[in-house]
Amino acid sequence: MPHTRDFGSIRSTADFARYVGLARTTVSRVLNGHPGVKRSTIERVQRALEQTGFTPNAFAVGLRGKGAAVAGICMENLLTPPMVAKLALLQKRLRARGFTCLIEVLAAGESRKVVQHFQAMQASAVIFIGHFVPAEIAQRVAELRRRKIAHVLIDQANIAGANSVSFDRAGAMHLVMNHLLDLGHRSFGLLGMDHPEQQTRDRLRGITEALTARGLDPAAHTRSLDHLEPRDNDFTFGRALARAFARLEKPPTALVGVNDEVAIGAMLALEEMGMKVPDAISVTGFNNQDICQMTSPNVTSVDQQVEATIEIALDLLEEQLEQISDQPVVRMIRPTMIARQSSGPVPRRAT
Amino acid sequence: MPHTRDFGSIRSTADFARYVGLARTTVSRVLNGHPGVKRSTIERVQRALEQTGFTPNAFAVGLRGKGAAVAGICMENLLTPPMVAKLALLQKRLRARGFTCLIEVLAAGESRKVVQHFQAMQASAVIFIGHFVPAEIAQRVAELRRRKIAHVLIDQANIAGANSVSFDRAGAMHLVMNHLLDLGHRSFGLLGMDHPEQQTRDRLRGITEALTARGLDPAAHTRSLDHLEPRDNDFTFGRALARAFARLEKPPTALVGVNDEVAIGAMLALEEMGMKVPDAISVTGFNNQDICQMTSPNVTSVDQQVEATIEIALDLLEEQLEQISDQPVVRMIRPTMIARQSSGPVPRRAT
DNA sequence: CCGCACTCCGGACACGTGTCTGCTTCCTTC
DNA sequence: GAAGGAAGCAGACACGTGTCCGGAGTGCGG
Repeated sequence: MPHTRDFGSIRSTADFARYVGLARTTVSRVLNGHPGVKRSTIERVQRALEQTGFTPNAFAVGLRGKGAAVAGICMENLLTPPMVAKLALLQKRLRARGFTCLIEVLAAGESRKVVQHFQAMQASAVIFIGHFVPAEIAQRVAELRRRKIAHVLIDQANIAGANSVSFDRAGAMHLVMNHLLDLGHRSFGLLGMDHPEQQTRDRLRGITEALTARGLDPAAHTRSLDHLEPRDNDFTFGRALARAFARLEKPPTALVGVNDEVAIGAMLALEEMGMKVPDAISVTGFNNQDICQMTSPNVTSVDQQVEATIEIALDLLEEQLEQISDQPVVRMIRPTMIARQSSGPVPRRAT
Repeated sequence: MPHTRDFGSIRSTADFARYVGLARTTVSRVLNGHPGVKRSTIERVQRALEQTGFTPNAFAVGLRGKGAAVAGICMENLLTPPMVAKLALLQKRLRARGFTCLIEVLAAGESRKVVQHFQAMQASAVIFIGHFVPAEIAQRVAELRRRKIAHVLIDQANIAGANSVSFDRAGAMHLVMNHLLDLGHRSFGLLGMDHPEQQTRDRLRGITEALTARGLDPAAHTRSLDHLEPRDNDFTFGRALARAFARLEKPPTALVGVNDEVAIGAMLALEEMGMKVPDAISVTGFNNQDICQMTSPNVTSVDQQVEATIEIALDLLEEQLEQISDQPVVRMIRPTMIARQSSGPVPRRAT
């Protein structure tokens, strides 16, 4: 009895076949669903499979070339909810399509090693989620192209030769600015928009475009105090910026946040200083995270459309798996704005 | 020139060796750092390695038994920040120790398939993070023991035979209750504590223990309205519960939340109804997520000690990798409470 | 010129699997 | 009892790698 429970010694189909009392080839036929095996034999194998929990060595199967398809996922980080949501959804969908996912969180400079690891695991697709060092990522893309491995960049456009699907951040800021302009606002404080990262610059471009489209000079109607405050935690950063804006002689009537965290930090600071949102001043966020609904007032924000993004990324991958194209494919996701309580009409007293 | 760039045809060390102009065995020596190779030859190989980006097939290496160690991580979900934080930290630490991590998010009933996959990948350790169906997880643990694969359960104790490290939720509620009792509170509304999951029952046990330790009858001093409201989104759930409590003839003076979301939902509902927190009523959360600091007033909560948890889990794994023990190891993490603005002295008018 | 150390080559094996082929065994059917 | 088909067996090969081994080539010192 104790000995029959020691299944640790079964380390190969040969061992397992011995245990069942069949030839290795016959067991292999059953495992791979080949015809020409008696029903009773199939059941015998399956029973033994159930008892021992034996599983063929994935390395040997993969070596033979018949293994499960592998996809590598590179993450910038796991710090923000939208980031995690994209990962979770992507992994779920890929698994449904028979992919095994390798997930790695990268620091700058590690991409080469990680992609080589994916390559060693015979990955047929590599997905990058988030923003990486452009020169580095461009090189990875070039390498993947040379090796004819499918790739998609999520949330990072403007990489030469890369297939990408990314959110139209400039267009999103058009929506936010038009919303605020329609409410009568003309002076805007920008929270965290002064950052060299491409994703932020896209937002800033959207802001200036929206203003000039209405004949307003961005320089005259916007103001940024980012350089005056340290940015370690976005929440406290927004808090400090809002304080600084409120202390100005002529504070802006609307604060436009680069993300939800700075917006919420700003709202709290304003409330502490006795300035009602949105009666005295409006605030907008970006990303439409769950917290936007958990504050009082809740936060006007922009939805990233995670599901649509992932679906399109999967389409791109599928196309490449069929036939790889030299022409990079770039897709943009159309943004949606959710107007909530934190944005309201411009107060009377202001211009 | 175009031909020299087609490195896609190099699919094995043999191909690569041909490209460099060396024997396969010599290249292999270089790749594995063996002695007896001239410095100039080593450099030649490394240059070619740089150019082509060639990497040995991980399946073949793994088949030979010399591959990187593999660890499988089973996640309950990726929905809450503490959950993601644990995953991120664990993966980072494991990678530093030379492990390749396989990460899977499980639905109920999938554990068998996933663990078999890990086994097929020759995983030497499997980590479960979160709460799973007890009977199912117990069976997985038993199987892993039989196969002499190391395992650790994070956040789920009380599984027979399992090694686990989990947060002392009962002890955490002692801290919260003593904090509120010291502030003079005697009537408590429980938010979301009426749930069959073990993690929640532990919390509830802590509450009743803390009360009886002070000679108070839990039945007389606590009240739950969970059964009256649907629970889909914790935030709106907390909101609805707080409304219901506030409408009672004698509302409790403190609301004790099962997590931060319900606490924050409750706080917003109270504010909407004109009840100041904590002047009119106190509210506490659980998990100490970042949002706790992003609300006004910010939220008294309990810290899960993610880092300590992960470090201990790694210790447990390391012990098992050296020598596997029949005796299950169970570790508890001592909780810490962070008192913030949402909890204050009991109002005068109340008993 | 010989011997020796140092490099490198080419061949061989093992790892565990899927699959092909030829062969044996057994059962069914007439 | 013979024919024939179905089922299973045994052997072989390939996949790509790490490693061991004997042998060949080169350069150096004596």
